[in-house]
Amino acid sequence: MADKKMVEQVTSMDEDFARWYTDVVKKAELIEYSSVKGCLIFLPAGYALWENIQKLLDARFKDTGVENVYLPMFIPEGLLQKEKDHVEGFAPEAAWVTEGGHEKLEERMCVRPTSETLFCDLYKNLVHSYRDLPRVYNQWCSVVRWEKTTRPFLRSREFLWQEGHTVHETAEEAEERTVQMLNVYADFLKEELAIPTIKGRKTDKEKFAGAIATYTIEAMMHDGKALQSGTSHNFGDGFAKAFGIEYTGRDNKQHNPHQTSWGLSTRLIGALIMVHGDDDGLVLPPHIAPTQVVIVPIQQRKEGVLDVCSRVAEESLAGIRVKIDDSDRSPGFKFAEQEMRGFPLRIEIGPRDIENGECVVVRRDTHEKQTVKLDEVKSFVPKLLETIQNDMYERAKKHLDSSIYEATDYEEFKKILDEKPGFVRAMWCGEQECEDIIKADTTATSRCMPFEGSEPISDKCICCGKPAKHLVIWGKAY
RNA sequence: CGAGGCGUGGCUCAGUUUGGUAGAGCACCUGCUUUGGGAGCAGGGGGCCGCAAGUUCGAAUCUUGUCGCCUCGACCA
Repeated sequence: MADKKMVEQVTSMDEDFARWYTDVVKKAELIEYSSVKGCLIFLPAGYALWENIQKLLDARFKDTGVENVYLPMFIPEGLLQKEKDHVEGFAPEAAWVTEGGHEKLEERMCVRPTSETLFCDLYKNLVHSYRDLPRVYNQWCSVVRWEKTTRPFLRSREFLWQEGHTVHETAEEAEERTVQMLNVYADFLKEELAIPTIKGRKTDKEKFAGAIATYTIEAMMHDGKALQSGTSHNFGDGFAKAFGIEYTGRDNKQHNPHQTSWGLSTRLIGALIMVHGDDDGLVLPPHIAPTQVVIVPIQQRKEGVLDVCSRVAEESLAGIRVKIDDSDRSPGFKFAEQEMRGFPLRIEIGPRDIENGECVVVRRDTHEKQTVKLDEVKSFVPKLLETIQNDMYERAKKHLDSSIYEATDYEEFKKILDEKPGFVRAMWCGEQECEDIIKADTTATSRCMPFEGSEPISDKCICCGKPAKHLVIWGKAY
């Protein structure tokens, strides 16, 4: 018996976090490897997560005036070349189409790694007057980046995302939108995914190719590593100048508009897994879980059992995403499988319960079991789902807060990064050279200069000892 | 792209040293009995041993080439 269980159980987190991750991804049936290297197949359970992310995030976008569009997936080389930093940033991982049918193309085309250039080309045609501004467009699509090493959800050669691209009359408006969308992301992660993040600005080394400023939300995985979970960029008027986007202003003079872009990808599913998961598998926050409650009938062939189950599902749990598992597996098997899949709540209903007018409700996040009267399920379950959602956030927040350290001495800084999983707050002079040295010494990178809690903790750079300019959060990243 | 490791039914692997016509557990299918933490019994199906060339009477096993995957680094959402 014990042996049998061993075969199917996932590697424990503490033993090997990376393997635990791939085990969960596979066993929860989120993805399947495809015969295309570095590209994944999203199975129903995995795709449903993305659909829910899309649905909830898209609604938040629309609340801020975002409109969805769709642009081509091919970018002619000439168009890509227009912004120097941008091309240099993406050239190493571009995939090219060089032939159409049997004929070689006059100009090869890149499969979009991101669509700044196409949006600029579009805005050049759409924007002529200050009255044409702002434009606040977003596209849901997939992009391709020819990555050398890939990991499910975290890094694949093709991935799904959304990319928002906006044009504004003034620099202030662009900055405002950049910050606004970062906040949309942070709130979305907090309220729907129960993932706390740190908001901040990227250093020049880490910022987006072609941006004047990149803002980020950084999340911490269970193993203390960082995952950049969403970014928002302010482009200033650099792209507009490179692409010749001009409008006639209120002053009857020609101006370049100011632009932003912001994106969030399926990598977020990786964050969900690594923030909330445990040794029994996936743990999904109720808001995003495709199935929120699963009902397990006990002795389901006994008359009346399945009837009560359907009644609970249809009447007591109307409006909740609920499933009855009436497959002919043993209850124990179902329990284990559903835990692997991360369903937030399980309700067990058997003859014994029916006789007592009760059922057993089990939380996925804490494994806590409680007996609930059948006629109270209707009010009890929605409340419990909210409790789980909140508890999951609080647990993740506690983990984040308790895994952030401070250092004012370089030896101590290196020691913490070497010995403790998590982030380190330390001062920085502003020179990329110090970032490079720190990376070489510790493999950690600057995650961001946080918006909150940025008060200096020393006046010297942690690395070179010269006058410090910024407080930086450092950490090892995915 | 550098350094290591690995390719044998769906999965985890044994068999490779010493060539002799492919095996286990789990999963799957059928039937009966079961059902409150991965059920039991009986029967059954499934493998060009990653691919290609070579050596040989004979290759999962030896040789060469090739493709792919995993882990760790460098690069990146």
